[in-house]
Amino acid sequence: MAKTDKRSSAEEIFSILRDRICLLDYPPGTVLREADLATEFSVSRTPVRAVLQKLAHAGLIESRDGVGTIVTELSFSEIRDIYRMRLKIAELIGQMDPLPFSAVHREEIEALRGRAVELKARFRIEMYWQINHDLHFLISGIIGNSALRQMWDHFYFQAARIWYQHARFDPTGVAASLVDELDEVHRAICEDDPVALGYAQRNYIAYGLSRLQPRR
Amino acid sequence: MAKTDKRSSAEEIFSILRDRICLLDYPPGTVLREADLATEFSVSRTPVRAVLQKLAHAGLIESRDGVGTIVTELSFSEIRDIYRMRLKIAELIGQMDPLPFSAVHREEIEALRGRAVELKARFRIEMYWQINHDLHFLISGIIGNSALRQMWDHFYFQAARIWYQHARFDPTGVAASLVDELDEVHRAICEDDPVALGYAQRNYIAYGLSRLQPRR
DNA sequence: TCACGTTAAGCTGTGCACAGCTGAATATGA
DNA sequence: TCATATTCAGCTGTGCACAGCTTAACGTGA
Repeated sequence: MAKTDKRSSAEEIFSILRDRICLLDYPPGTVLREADLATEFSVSRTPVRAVLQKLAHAGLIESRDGVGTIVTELSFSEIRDIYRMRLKIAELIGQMDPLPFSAVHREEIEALRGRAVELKARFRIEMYWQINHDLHFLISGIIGNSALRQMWDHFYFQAARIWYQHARFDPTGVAASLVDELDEVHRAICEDDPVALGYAQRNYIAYGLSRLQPRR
Repeated sequence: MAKTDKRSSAEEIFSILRDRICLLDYPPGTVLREADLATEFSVSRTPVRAVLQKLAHAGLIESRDGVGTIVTELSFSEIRDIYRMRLKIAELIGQMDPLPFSAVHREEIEALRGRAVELKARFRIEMYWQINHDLHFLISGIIGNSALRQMWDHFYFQAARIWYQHARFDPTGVAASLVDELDEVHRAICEDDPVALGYAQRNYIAYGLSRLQPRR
């Protein structure tokens, strides 16, 4: 949290804070102080507040007057609800006017697979995050229905924290699963079968759901 | 837009502005001036800005630096995308752990039906809005999956403007359709069949979709 | 007359000081 | 010792002045 002299734009600050929450640098319950964040990013509290309101809308934080701004603590039933919705949304990806695949898509998946194999050899949580991130936005870019794409992005960031928690317990397992997932996505793209792509996503979300356990 | 002396809370201001956009008091393209709104609600620009940011997240307005805050102009393809998503979401209402019906639900629907019949005799756009509003939140309260409910609410407010535009062209048609819809909802509740409730909603959204025409 | 550079008005974005709320530590009485 | 009242530190919410951006009107020269 070193103070950087360079001013950051609102969009940059948003991405940084969002990633910190998703990567559990700010675990649920963490209190974020607007003044501290303002100092860190060399801006006043005003733009920081705007970013925090955006994060609140994304369901990642919650502001309470006189208390502080707190990273959301999701209950087990809320997490399960989010996962079940993601299952349904994934099924729609291939059905709701998907955009055509291109050679670029195939090449990018192959590149991601290379990185995932590397991850299997030496696991780094940041790299796992980055590959998942790139894969997500690649698929997001294929979704033709703008409303569906909006939802797909929304719930991705809500769910991200959950499986990162799991990734810390079983890094080799999630790395291997990621390679498998990329292989299935690759096949769907080679076969030019967007429905298969959506169902592949559905399945890997289901695997994540099956690993969920009520905590505490 | 008379200036009221009483200070309004942020939540009140949000509801009021949201309703004005949905009811087309602020048609798409309208420029909202933060200073004017601040005067109207007897607050400073700061809380007004917070509300406008929330509306921007809801997809109803768009702020552009140096220009103004403009009510969103949805393209035909965006409208169609939203409707198609609502179709799919409606189908899920009865499938994703709906909450049990109660006698209160049935009575409220019967009350709404009475108001809808009254509306058929004398159409008032505000009354049409209020009945739809009440019906929406009644159904929203039956949705057991919190993520699904969140989406149902989100797209309801995005789509509202569209059919209000249509309601101005065919008031008697939409009033009659509303009574029919309430009858179907009533039957689903009497039969204790949440799946039927979801499909009834799906169908009436589909009727709305079929009436959509590319404009201009 | 027209093209283009300049200017000015008006908007949102930002910084900062202060009001108001909350929760916990502290003081006070029995 | 304990229950209760009170104070206070620290947070978010609000108000306001100013910076920075955008656009349209205006002026100027060819």
